[in-house]
Amino acid sequence: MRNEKTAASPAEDSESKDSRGSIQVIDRMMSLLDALAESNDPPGLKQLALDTGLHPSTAHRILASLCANGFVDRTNNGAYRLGIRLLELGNLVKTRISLRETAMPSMLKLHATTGESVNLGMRSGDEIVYVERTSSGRSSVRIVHIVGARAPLHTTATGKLFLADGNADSNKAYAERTGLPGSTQASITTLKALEQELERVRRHKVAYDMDEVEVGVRCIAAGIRDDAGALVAGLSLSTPTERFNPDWAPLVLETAEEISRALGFSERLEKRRR
Amino acid sequence: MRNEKTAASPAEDSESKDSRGSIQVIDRMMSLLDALAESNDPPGLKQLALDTGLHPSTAHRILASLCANGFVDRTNNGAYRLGIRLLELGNLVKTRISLRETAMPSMLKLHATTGESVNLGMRSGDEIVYVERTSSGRSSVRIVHIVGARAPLHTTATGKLFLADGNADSNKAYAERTGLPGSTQASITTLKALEQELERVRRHKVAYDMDEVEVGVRCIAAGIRDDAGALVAGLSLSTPTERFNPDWAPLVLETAEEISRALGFSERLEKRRR
DNA sequence: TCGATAATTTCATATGACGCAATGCAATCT
DNA sequence: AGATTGCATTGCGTCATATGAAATTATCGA
Repeated sequence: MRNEKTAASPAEDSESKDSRGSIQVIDRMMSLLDALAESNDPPGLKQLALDTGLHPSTAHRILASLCANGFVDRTNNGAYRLGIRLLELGNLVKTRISLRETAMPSMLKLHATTGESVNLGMRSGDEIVYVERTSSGRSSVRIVHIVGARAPLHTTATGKLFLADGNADSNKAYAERTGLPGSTQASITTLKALEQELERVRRHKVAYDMDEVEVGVRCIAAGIRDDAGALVAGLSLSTPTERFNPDWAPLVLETAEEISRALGFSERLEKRRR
Repeated sequence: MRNEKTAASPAEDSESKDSRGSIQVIDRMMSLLDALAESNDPPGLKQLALDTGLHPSTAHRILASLCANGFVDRTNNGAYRLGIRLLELGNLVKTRISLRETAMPSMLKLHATTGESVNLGMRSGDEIVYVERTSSGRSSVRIVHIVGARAPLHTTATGKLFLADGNADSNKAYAERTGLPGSTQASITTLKALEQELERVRRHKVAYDMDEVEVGVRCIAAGIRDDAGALVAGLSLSTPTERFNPDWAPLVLETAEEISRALGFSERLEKRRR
């Protein structure tokens, strides 16, 4: 139920914006852009005014300003939609986004709460390359993963994320290409077992390495996606086996998602991409 | 005639925005975003206020609003830069951009002024595929290019654009792969001649087909680039040889650039991409 | 430690954004 | 066709609100 303007009580029920310090016009503009972002087909002025709770006159004037600046387009029907200036500025933002720098703050946070080593790995051919790592001086345990180190996809937690992102064909090809070499007793070395494992990964959105790379080291990893929705890296928490704690999985996942968002990944957009 | 003091036109100097109808706050916001977009490294408040001519206090409040909405980020130094919300919205815009639909208005305009057939071609492997065409009923001449038709790269104007976009190696490979078959006397059939021609294309940003596909038909083509700067299509004007007029080349180029801009291509960003 | 510069907050004020209402403008119905 | 409805647009008086100067606080160099 959409309420008409009822004496314009300052604190409206819907979407209470914290008007403290923020400029009203800009907040209103933002709500219009939000409404445009959410609607799947170009809405008219009336619809937008309804969605945002703004007076049609106000909405019209703000939209006119946005149109004049290319933030909003009008279809030949007169309906409104987001304009290309946004694409332009968005691409500008993209050029300055660096995965490592973006990920670092979140990685440090995760490291601080867990006390364990946190790694950032990217796929390079049939291997994972570790490109960043939070090291704490007090960590007494030797960690296998150092920056620049490489490891196979099918034995590492991060690597499994990338395999899980592929399809059965590409994984079969990977298996044939590499022969699925194992480095410990726990390593997965058959295609069948690998596919089962990957299905688990897809379901939980989290991958594990249970002493599969090196005995005594376990990992929990979650995927990081960029603004285009592509899997660009894996965030992994690696611990000595005796301190391994599966309860950290949600935290790892959450942190990975936080980094994804910082890279411009958007759940909302992802759904629309299909 | 509102201003009486005609001694020295006071408000004409810097970037006269047409404040008619546009909301001031939004215009100021836009000038801040513009300033952010142009500066290569994150400026502070003072610098931004200077660049935009805004009062520091005003700039600060607007920027605070933009930060609250993710349009602007602050570095750990406190400097300002464009925020990821712009990436998000930009990607949203991207999903709705269709090359054909975007190109049509400009193509029709070009067709209207020239009276000649206008084609939109994309590369598909080693061929050009024509995906759109403006047809005028009164056009009495048979045009070879119909929608869906295919033609080799090295004989068509649009195809040359794509080849010119590649490097010597890829072109050599193309030549070896295809053997550079010719369809008329005018067709280029040697790698050396092709490279010379491509160099001309690179210089002029316009490619020609002088009876090279079919005797009696000539084309002028210019490239269309998307927001990522990639060459995605070629716009070509095709005429019977007797009506061929090289003076149309600038118009074709201009139209192609217009379409590129509509796709989100930005000269400014392009320079920064290096 | 103290200056100096920049960032932020405060506050009275007039600017300019607001909402109402009247006018266009088109499409649908009778 | 004329009437009617629904939406977009435009003037205009009013007052909320964004503004700019100044004061306060943070930040940085020496």
